Amino acid sequence: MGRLSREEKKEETRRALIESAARCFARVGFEAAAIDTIAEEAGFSRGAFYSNFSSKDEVFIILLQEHLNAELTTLESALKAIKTPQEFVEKTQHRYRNLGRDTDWCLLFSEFQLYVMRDGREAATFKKLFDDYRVRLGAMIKECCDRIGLKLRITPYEFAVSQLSIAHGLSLQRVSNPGIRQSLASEALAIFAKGAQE
Amino acid sequence: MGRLSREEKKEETRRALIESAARCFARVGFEAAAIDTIAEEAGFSRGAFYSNFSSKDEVFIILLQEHLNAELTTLESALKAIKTPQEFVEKTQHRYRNLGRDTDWCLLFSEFQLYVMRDGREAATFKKLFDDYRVRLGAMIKECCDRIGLKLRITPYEFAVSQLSIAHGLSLQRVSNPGIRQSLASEALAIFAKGAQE
DNA sequence: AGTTTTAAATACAGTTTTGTATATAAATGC
DNA sequence: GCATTTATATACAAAACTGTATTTAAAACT
Repeated sequence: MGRLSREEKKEETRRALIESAARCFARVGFEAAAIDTIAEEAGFSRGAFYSNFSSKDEVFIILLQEHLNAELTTLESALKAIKTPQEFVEKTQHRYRNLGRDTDWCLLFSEFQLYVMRDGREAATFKKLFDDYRVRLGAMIKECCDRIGLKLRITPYEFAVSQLSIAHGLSLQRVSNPGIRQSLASEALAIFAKGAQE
Repeated sequence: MGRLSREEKKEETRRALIESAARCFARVGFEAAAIDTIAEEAGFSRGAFYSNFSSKDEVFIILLQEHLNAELTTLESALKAIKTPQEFVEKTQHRYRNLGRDTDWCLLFSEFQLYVMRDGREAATFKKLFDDYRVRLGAMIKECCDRIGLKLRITPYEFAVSQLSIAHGLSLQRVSNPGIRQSLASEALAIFAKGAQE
């Protein structure tokens, strides 16, 4: 008997496949990533893949969940540290700077929104996940605004949606013009945050 | 001899194909639109398509050019009517409201940015077209700001890029949640325009 | 140890799409 | 009116990928 039980081994390949998928997606995009490639780059065959997942979409959903949760956690602690409306602009800016920096992710995210809208395979799941995320983002922002006594001209949910739009939209544009400075993302977010205050 | 010369007829089918392509793209997206479908919905066969264009990308570029030029023309007249910084916010908002309303186009645009970045077939052409567009947008905005004595905290080019990001990004998000009100686009743009003034 | 179970590999069938090569039929030119 | 050109249609070959069915080999269990 080897060092690892059968179950542990399966979990290990599952993890390897997920991580390989993440790399492939980032490199060539979701739709273009072939299951064969994902499996082979993880050191397995397509058989291993189908034995662990039922489709590429399933893997993406898993990655999506992990990513969104990580983002929420980070943002939560960032918001907790905010004490004044002035800090709100600075910190949100700082927080979303990180979000905007993860270009691969922004692009993937955009791609999957389009994919899901047109194909619809995992559309329902995705919509729910994404909207839960936005709702939770909104709730956090609301809580923070209430605490520090900041009033916004749009709802916290809408504020969150707008911030995401700016971050994702700019990532997309930097694809066709890398000359657009990276720091524009955080500056644009700050401008927006400032403009949104009553 | 028929009513139309051979040349005229060719031009006619060319136009029919372009328009059919526009409809197909809007309906199923650029990549998912099969050349067969485009041709058949125009009442022709794949032969007619390849006799008029060398690839789907070529047709898209044609559509892109037409669309971008139309947008620039509309914006130009909108900007000309602006006399005061206060009007700037209102009118830009109004102008981009139309841009944001054309959801199909926003989605297509986003999709093509991703497509071009990954595949690269017409990448160079696309990048040039799109950046010329942004540059011209920027120039118009600069001219307007100078005229009415408005000072922005970012360059006009960056202002244009940001506005596009908001419009496109929100369209994308409305895909996964149609509950996001349409009017948020123009409101977000106004908030941004306000925040961008020194 | 021998039998059963199962994770993973391999082989296979089917689909979709593209681009080209060939064919057809109508328009043009002599 | 016949030959030529050419716009469009059709037929074909090739590639890429998916999902399933079958096989293999190693664990797990008795």
